[in-house]
Amino acid sequence: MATDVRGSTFEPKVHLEDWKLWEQFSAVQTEMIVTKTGRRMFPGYRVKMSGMDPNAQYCVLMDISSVDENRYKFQHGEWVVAGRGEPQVPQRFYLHPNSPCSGQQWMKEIISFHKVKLTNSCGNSADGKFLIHSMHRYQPRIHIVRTDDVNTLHLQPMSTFAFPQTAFVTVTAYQNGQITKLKIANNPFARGFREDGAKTK
Amino acid sequence: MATDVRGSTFEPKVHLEDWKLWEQFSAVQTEMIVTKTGRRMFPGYRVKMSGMDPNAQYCVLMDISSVDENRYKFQHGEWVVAGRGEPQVPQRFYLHPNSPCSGQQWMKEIISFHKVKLTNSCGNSADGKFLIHSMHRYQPRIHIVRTDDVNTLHLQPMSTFAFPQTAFVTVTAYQNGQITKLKIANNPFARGFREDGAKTK
DNA sequence: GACCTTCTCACCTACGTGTTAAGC
DNA sequence: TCGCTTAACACGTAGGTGAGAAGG
Repeated sequence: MATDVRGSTFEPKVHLEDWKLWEQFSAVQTEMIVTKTGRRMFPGYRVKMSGMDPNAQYCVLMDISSVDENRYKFQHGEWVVAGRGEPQVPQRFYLHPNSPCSGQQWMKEIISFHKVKLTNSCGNSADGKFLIHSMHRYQPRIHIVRTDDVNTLHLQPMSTFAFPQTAFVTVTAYQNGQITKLKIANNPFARGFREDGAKTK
Repeated sequence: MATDVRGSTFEPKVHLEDWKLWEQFSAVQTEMIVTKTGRRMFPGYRVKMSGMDPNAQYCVLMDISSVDENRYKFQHGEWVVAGRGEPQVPQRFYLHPNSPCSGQQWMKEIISFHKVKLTNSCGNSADGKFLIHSMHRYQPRIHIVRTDDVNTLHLQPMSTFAFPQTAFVTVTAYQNGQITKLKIANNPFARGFREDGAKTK
């Protein structure tokens, strides 16, 4: 916990945006498509900050960590363990492009990671792409580092936040029809597949 | 000029991309549209770096400076001075989003400012938008600062580069028909106005 | 009227969707 | 056959063009 010059303390907190949507997906076990070229997550990962020192500099990072060491399969309408998964490799961090930036700035606006992509091809890894395995469970995480020095980030203490309702199983094609329905109903880019003429954004 | 630990010297140089295209426009006096919401420049401003210290950190900036204090008009097929222009205000710098970054990284790829926009409305100024007056001459410039500290940029020595063939007159509607033809012939977004079925990108 | 600005429009690029069929 | 992956596709969103009409 950091202390400013006057002695009062700051404890950064992270608030998940669109949590109602995330919970709708989570209730039927969220699936995320992974492709060679990279696929966005939906819902998009967006958060709000509070409790930061307005005058201090922070870096905000994201990563996607393995939930366990299992491989999964979708059988008889549910996800079950299907043997040992791929070895967990420490995931590279994605540094939010606004970093470094003052606490005041971070707290002012929604911090979006919606451009992040999931890929299953080493060759196509680039900034903003997470290399992960299909049929595995993952958990996105947010990290906050109180520093203005991007180069020594790895040496600094880090606060980590994770929201259980954002965990997901990776797939190359949707397994659960309910997930497909939720994606089509809520993702504007999938509007072409809606049966009704819903105009809701 | 900077010196590294072994005593050898580095002198960053900037190379303009698409210079042939820029010169085609320049030959008939380049015009750039300026709008309330902001309009991109075409050709896009792109450069390559060389001569940097691969291991040093640099920031790269862009600005758009007034060429003179005149207002211009297009008369009898050419641009002529039409009285005193608006007072020159020091232009805000646009910090390239990759900043700060190592010389090695900067030199590896083309550095693009194609998303920069020109606006004539104060209200709509935002990051990546330059507020400038219509019917004035301007000159884009590149600045290189050897530092990894974005916060003290203004205190550091700066190397400035400008390419005369990228100077332009601002307009709210094209004045010279030859400019319109060149824009339509070369800008992919204007392909709808090409008479032939040219597929050239 | 002459000159400049603003707005709406059709038409394009670029790319995010799930679908489907083919591949392994 | 079965399970999973890939690539081409139609159909969206999002936004960059100059044209042309309207406004000042």
